[in-house]
Amino acid sequence: MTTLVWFRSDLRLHDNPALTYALHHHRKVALLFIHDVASPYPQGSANQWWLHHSLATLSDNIQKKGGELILKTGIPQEVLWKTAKDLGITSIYWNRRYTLKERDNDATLKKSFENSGTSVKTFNSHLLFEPWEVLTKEKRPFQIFTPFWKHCLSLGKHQDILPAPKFIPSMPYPSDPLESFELPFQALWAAPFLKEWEPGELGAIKRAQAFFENTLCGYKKNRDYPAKSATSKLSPHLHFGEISIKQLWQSAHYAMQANPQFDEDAKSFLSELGWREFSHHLLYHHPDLPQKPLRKEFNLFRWEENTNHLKAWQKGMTGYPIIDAAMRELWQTGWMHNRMRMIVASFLVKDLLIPWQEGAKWFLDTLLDADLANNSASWQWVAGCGTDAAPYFRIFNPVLQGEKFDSDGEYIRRFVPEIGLLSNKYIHSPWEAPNHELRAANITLGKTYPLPIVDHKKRRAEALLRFKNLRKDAM
DNA sequence: TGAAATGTTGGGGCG
DNA sequence: ACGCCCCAACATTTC
Repeated sequence: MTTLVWFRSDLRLHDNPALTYALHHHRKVALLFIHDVASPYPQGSANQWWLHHSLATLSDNIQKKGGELILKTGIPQEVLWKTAKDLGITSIYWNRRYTLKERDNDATLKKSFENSGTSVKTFNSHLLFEPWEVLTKEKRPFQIFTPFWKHCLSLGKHQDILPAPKFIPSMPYPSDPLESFELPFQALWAAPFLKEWEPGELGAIKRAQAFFENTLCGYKKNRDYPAKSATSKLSPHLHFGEISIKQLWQSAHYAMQANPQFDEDAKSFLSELGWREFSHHLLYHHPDLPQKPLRKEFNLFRWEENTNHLKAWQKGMTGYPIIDAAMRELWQTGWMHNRMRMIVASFLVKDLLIPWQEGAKWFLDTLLDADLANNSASWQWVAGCGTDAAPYFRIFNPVLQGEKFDSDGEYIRRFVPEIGLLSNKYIHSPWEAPNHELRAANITLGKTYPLPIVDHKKRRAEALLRFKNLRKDAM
């Protein structure tokens, strides 16, 4: 009578329903993680780096409690069957995943195990609400965020958070060394990451505590300024399930109750959790969200193919300081401030007229928090082709956004040091600086820092024209 | 979770 | 004192 718990994107011991259920009902419990070499959703490089460290800490934590994490490489169903056979498994538990292919695979697995007499139970660890539970009066999925989130808030689930187990039994079984996964944990590009990030459950809990203690106060206002460290930075931890989303929901509600002064800030944070929830529900109901625009008329859009522009955007060499600072922040730290994501995305889609899928691809590869649901939904939002999306005419002006949200240029100077000596007046638009100031700042435009690769005013007009034609064609 | 274009108002300079 | 013009400053509309 041995039980198997299959870890996936729930790399934590606290509030882990599959794990807790297994330990509560069985004495012999084996814990397994499978490195899925043929995953239908291959992970980006930054994600892989994080996964390595997250697994290392999870494995340590399990050992400290007496057990061990079995690591295996292969195709999940094959590894599961073999492990189940070897260990004489009579029940398997896992926490649910929500993409179409994973659901299909899980359903097939569940059926075949059940047919062979193995009991299978699945749990929700990743979302506040199941996608099939949040529906309109007509029993249809919500299309628009605000009514979606209002509905979620009215459901107001407050279930108890499951404490981490005190003891985990040992269940010896040959495990692959973590290094055999060949995740790029020692990659040069990742060298600076450990300064900013602590992958794993403990790092996640510390980050959450620090957020509620120090950052929640003023969150609503401060979160827009990229030079401040005023966001939660919980996204990678959430992606890998190192912190419980229900825990965060509860903490935010406690903060509100404890201090009415935090009401607006906590609500603002909760609504960010709401966007995550909404994105996951969207992906559940629209499996081709990562590839295809939800608004079908966008299939006709006339995009540009310009490798040079795409590369300039990726490397932070567009000549627009706020764009370049943000893209370099992403490359150097594996993360980008939320408002900056909107600005650079708007620039790619509406100034460079490059397909949003290209941007989505780059983000999936470089973001430590890369998440198929959040990423796809957000890019569709910016491109204007989502169900609830920014209207096509909402085009960010990179200079104005810089002046508004990085008025003293602190963020730009941090990531684009070669123009750091410019005065605040020209830090957002170096091409407008008089020659003597450029000389004094050691800048030769086109040489030490690029001239703008496109003229925002012209490209804005061009984008509006194309989007307007699109509407006309669609009618 | 925009920005530009266009419209309106009101104070001050000036003949 | 009056009308006229200019143009911020703000409001509204449009993309």
